[in-house]
Amino acid sequence: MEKELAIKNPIETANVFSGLTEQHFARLASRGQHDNLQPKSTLFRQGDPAQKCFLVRQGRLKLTKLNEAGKEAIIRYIGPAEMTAAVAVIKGMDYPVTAEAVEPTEVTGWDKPTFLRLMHDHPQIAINMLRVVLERLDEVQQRYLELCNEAVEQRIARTLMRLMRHAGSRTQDGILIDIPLSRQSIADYSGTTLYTVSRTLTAWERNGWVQSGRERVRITNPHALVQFAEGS
Amino acid sequence: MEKELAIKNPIETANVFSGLTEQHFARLASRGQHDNLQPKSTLFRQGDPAQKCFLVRQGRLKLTKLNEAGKEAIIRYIGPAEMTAAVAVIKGMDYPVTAEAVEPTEVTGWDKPTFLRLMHDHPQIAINMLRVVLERLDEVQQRYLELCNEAVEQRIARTLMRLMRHAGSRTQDGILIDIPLSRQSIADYSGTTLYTVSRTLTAWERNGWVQSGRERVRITNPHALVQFAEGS
DNA sequence: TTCCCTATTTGCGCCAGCGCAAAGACAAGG
DNA sequence: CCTTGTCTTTGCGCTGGCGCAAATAGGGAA
Repeated sequence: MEKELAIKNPIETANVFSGLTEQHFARLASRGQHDNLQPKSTLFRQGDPAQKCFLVRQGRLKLTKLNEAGKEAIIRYIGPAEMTAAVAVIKGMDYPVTAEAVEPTEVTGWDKPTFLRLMHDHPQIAINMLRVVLERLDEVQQRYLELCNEAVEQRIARTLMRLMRHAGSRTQDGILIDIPLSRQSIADYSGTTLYTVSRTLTAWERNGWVQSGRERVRITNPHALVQFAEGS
Repeated sequence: MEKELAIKNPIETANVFSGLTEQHFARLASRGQHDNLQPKSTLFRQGDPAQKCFLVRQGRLKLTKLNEAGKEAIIRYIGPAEMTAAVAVIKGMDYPVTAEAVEPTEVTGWDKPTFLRLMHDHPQIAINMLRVVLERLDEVQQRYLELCNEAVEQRIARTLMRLMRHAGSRTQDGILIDIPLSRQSIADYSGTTLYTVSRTLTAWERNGWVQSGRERVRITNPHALVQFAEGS
């Protein structure tokens, strides 16, 4: 199996610990607790008191949020070098989302006092976190805007592009989104239903834009998809 | 019997400069430029290079974002003690939104080098900003979730409640949302159309939940509205 | 291989909500 | 007072997309 990373994650280069030396980071990591997660296992649940915040070392977590009716929306996927739940820990609240591993995943967790101590000792961390959070805020606002103003099919196209950028690996025959990705997940991410996603992917497959199988999507014509998402 | 509705802005008590002494703040403010805005005047436009970030001293700004098709979504309203565009300034990008005054508004602006200097001299500012931004992220994510999973009328109800909390003033006959608020604005905020907003408000007026006039909304039965927004 | 479980597809009916268009209401300034 | 421009209401038709239900397909385990 080849692993080529033509598509890299921008956050990876602008992560919470950038600007710290290797030694510093090693010391920070040693203050946390490491953990390995199986696919489909849950790291923490929305509504539980936020004991720890986590850094993903390897693998991928899916962050979802439920409303009162119990319906689910995918907030984002996070990968190596990204953090989650720092929010909740700093504010001393409950976890605002549920985090579930979609592949074997390795994390490091810090509890509240430890993390606050780290931030206090290394103000650079707070500034870095600010930058990261601002990027997320931008992304969510962007998605919010799309959800307001765009048709379902456009939103599905954008979702695929987002996943492509974030978890795409280039193969001979287009760009494969390299995580187990059900129609339901795409729907949760795009704010629609699995039926509509299925119908849309089928249509795009006929156009030759994508190839999709069980929990797999490969984008064979990114350009067409981009154009579709942007214009009309 | 009547429970007191806390109509105060949480961010106002947790603002970017909390934890600094009066003298410190006075010195920071003196480094910035003050400005007075007429209603409907524009402080900055989405897409312009972000020269300065701003603190609202008095009045209220409406932050909106356009998509390629030129349709508008309201991101948020901000009031006294709140900041905007710190994002763009820190990242050295263009303004991600357009800011327009909805009432006579007084702001203080800092340019990039000055603000970076301030953050460097007072790390507390970075930490405070982090908290504020996290709150906004939460709110946007919450709204995103609502937009995904809730019916239009529920979203309108939540929008009114949000505006009520943020800009409500208690009067003899219910809580008045004390900003010029057109049906179109409510629609942009809720992710629907002015027609639907109009029809919905008319229905609620018949129920005695609200009273509305030209660019004014008064909530006469907050409890009913809350219940409607929450449950189903 | 076969069984079983889960994911996916697709036909079909239906309705919430969009948006045009036209009329009505309100505010400000002659 | 009337005029003008903007905001709001409401009738009406239409359609995007939801979601049930049932058939189909993959993939893992034994």
